[in-house]
Amino acid sequence: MKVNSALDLAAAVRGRRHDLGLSQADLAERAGVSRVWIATVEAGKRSVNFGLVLRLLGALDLKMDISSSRNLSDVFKGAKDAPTPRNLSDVSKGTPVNLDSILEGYRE
Amino acid sequence: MKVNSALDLAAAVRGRRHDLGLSQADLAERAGVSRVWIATVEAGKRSVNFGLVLRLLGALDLKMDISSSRNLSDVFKGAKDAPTPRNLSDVSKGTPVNLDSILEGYRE
DNA sequence: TATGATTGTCAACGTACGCAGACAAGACAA
DNA sequence: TTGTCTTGTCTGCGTACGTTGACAATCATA
Repeated sequence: MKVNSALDLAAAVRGRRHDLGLSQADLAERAGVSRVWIATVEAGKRSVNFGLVLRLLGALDLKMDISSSRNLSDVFKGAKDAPTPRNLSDVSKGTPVNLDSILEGYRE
Repeated sequence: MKVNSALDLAAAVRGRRHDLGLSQADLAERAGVSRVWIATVEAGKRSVNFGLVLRLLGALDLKMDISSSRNLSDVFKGAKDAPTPRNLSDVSKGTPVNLDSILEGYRE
């Protein structure tokens, strides 16, 4: 999930926390932060501590990636003039992809 | 690039800034922050403002993603017992991949 | 040499972050 | 109903963040 704003972070955190069946208090203890701070993050406050966000993501088994903001179209180098596919059904079988670009997102 | 710590953020920022040929002062003006703060981020300080980090990444044409911290091995569902490939040369041609999992990282 | 650009670092200052503790509202089950 | 759990929000408080302005060290170039 792309994070353009603090609201995106909020959605990712709350969604993942619900998936794990955790309360704000549970997550706060896991991550070593206060429950109020969790509520603050989930409310979309922008000026929160970046280091604490990393700890929070770790407690949620989420990872943060930073990469060049290129388009998905870079991955499908074979279909030059085709519109950027957004759904799997838009991609025909056998379409060549740039595997290097894909692997980059998975490196430790 | 996976961001596990503030030092990873520092490396991503400095590397990208150098690629763009920008000075700290240039980048500070672009992102609307102080030059001292840029230097602080590039020094790997953890407790920096998350919202300002997002603005900084925007000024560097970088994007932040948050996703489940799954292994690369999930992508290669066809090679069950094979070790998780780390280099493109480790992946044999024709290996089936989980395209849904790949596309997820590119959604807006 | 001199000059300019870049970067690390410091001091001072206003602001607000994150904390503990508390309270109320809502949901749900016994 | 009562009790428990969850969440949003408020207080006060100590701390440190981010800013401006400045200085020195380094490097490259004229």
